[in-house]
Amino acid sequence: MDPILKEPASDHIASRLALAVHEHRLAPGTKLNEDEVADVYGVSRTVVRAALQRLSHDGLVELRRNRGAFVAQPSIRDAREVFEARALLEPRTARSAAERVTAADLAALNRHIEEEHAALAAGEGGRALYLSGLFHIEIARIADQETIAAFVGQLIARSSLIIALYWQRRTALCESNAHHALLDAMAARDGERAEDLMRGHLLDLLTSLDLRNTPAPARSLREALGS
Amino acid sequence: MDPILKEPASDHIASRLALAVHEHRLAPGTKLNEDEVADVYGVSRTVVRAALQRLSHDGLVELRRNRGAFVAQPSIRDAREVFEARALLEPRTARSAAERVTAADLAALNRHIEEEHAALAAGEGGRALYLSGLFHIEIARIADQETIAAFVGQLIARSSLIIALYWQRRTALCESNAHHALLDAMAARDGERAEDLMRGHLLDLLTSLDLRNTPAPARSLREALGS
DNA sequence: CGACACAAGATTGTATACAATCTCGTGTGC
DNA sequence: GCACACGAGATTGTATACAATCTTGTGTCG
Repeated sequence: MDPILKEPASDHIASRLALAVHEHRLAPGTKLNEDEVADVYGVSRTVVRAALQRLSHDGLVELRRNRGAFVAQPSIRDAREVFEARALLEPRTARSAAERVTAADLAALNRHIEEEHAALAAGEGGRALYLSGLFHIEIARIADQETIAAFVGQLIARSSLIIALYWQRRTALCESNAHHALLDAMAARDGERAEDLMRGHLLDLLTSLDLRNTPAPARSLREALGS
Repeated sequence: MDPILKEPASDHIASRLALAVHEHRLAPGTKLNEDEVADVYGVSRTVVRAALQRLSHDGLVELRRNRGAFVAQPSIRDAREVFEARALLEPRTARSAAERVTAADLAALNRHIEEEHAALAAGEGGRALYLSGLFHIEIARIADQETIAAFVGQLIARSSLIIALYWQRRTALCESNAHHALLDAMAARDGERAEDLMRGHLLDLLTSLDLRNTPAPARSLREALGS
């Protein structure tokens, strides 16, 4: 892919796999056979193992000793925990971001939202979801908090899995509006409004999930599909 | 070490190295040669690499392509970011913990504080610091938030490095008192007080650091000492 | 005398081979 | 007919070997 800019190789594969999960091309519970993945990407098991280990640390993959790697299946409890963490981190960070956002940042966020719209319009729901996650990470970056941005990144990744498992289709395109409102608040440098909007946005997301009694979808079937 | 309870091997080494960093036996900037570490623990480079990769993800180790692994040297900026993240996560979590703490939890925390005192009295400052970090993680666990506990764990690890780099010796044993006050608030199920105490505790920690103009300590010298 | 170029040594990145463990189908006994 | 035990196949865990890259010391040129 990038023959000139040498990239860490295992990171490349980790990104590819992560993207597949984000775009819901890899379903939760899918088994990730090392030989298979190695063959697909034309590398050895060594780098695949490194990539899987990294994804495991991000919560995207569950590693079971002598059993292999599976795309994680967050439990209802996990889902609540993830959104609890996001509720602690993101609203305040959105406030900071609004207080120090630059014109260039605003332009970038604007482009981002447009891409999101385009993907949604093109029926690429998976890609739209992925971009929607990136939006949240961008905000943490604008707040100049790389550490928090990294955490938000992990939480977004798990949120993607959670949405794949527990999303109830009722409400369709809540994202775009919420993100647009956030952008407005940031453009006005209104930190307090940005914080409130983010809090509400996360709450909307959480309540749009069906976390009552979902027994994790049949694994074996999904495994069969995945292989 | 544990011949009966089979543990993941690379995790074991990661823990050993992490402990060494926590207890300030491995100084920031120290180079971690793969062959050397492999020889010390009597395993192959394969598991050492896995361990180093994990530690890198936790922010304890910096991995530079074709250069090797070094114990991380958080910058002043990193230090501020870490404490910013802790300020967002820990106070609210302390409140939750206080609201749902059980008698068994309180007893465990009490024992923990006693160990901390004992280590401090025995002149084992490193171990005391390590236990002090564990205390914070325990609180997140009591709040029943494994996800947040994992984040706090990463932040504690980096905090240990930050303290090693930027701690100014003025104030000596602030920890014990602060933790004791927190325990009291939790025993009284006073969530609001626990939250305030934690916020103050973190602020104390941050202000006890000298984050003005420290140019990261000479790396080359430490490398020489480390090898 | 200083600076640059080059080569030998050392270190990391990757692939392959072997060992340990698990899965699952088959067979036997009850 | 059902349950349990066993073994072949498959998969992961670990070690070793080789390739690519960097470091460092030496030598030569300006």
